[in-house]
Amino acid sequence: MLTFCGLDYCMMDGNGRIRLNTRFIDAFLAQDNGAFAMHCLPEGALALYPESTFQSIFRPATADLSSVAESFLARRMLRRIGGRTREDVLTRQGRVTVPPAFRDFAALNPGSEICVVGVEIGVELWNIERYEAEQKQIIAHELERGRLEMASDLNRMDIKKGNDDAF
Amino acid sequence: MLTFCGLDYCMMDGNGRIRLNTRFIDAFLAQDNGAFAMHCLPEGALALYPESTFQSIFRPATADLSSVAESFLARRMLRRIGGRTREDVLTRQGRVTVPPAFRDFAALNPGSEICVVGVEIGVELWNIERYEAEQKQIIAHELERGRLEMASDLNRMDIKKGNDDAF
DNA sequence: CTTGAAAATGGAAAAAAATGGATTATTTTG
DNA sequence: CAAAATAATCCATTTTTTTCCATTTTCAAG
Repeated sequence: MLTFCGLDYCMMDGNGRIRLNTRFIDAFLAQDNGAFAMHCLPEGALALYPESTFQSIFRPATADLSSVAESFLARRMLRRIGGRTREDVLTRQGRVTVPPAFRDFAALNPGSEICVVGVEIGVELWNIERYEAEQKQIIAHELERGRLEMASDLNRMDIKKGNDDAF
Repeated sequence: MLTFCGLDYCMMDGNGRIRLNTRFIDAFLAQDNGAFAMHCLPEGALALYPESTFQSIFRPATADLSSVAESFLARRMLRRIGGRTREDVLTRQGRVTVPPAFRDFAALNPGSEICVVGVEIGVELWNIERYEAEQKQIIAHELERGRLEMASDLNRMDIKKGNDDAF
């Protein structure tokens, strides 16, 4: 079942808030009573996952704390998750406030339109131009993949022919 | 659950003080009644850990006193931790004063904006430019990882061809 | 010691921002 | 076309943030 799916545009109000559409609100309420984690993705967008989904995705990767004192890597790990994630709960009206630092990160400007993309396990908030660029990359990748697949198919014929020649 | 999470900007006043946001204040108060250790990280930022967290992370390293007499390394360890750490308690208004030597260390200039980064077990105070550089490094690493992953996906198509060759 | 200047501290008032609700506008549905 | 549902805007209230000021402390010079 596709819990979070579809794509829609919505307005971010002057205070950096958005209101999710009813399908998404219901999905969040159904899973963790509206508790979710907002996480900055390296792609430059914000992911919203239900609390429990976030835990199962990101928790196993947590470094063990004994190394924090002497390990750059361990600290960076904590920084990566902690500094780029916030937990919150949907308001009664299904609104989500994006904190200023995260707005900057994802280029989500108050008073402008943004993209809300269903990604099966949650939703992503995108700056529209960025989403279009991302979309283009996805398509380019698919096309390249298809091209290679066809080439590989032809190649198989060649090899079969080679084998036939041998007998 | 992420105790210390999120990223925000705040002003350091003319006397080198900052006021933490309410979430962080509550987290510090909850853990050790606001007692914390401020420690200079080699990354060039200041870490604020609740008293007890600091103890459990940094004490074990120097707990072995028997080695102090003859160990250069052990003494250097003590010096490193001791000289770069100060313990303090949040004021009633949730303010933290950064001592001048530590301000210099972390390039936190009185009267300017700084970053407060939640790192799960505590918070870090960063000079904004430094944090952006750090952030960029983390993101660049992740993006490169993503790029390789996508390339490997395309490569799989090529490998199919390679397998065919084998037969 | 005593005194004066500078810095640090704590508190409070003013300004700014965030929050939640309700109203209005828009879209969808029957 | 009307009713319902959804989305966006506005506004009052609360909370947070910042600035300012009075008091205390520290340090140095007389």
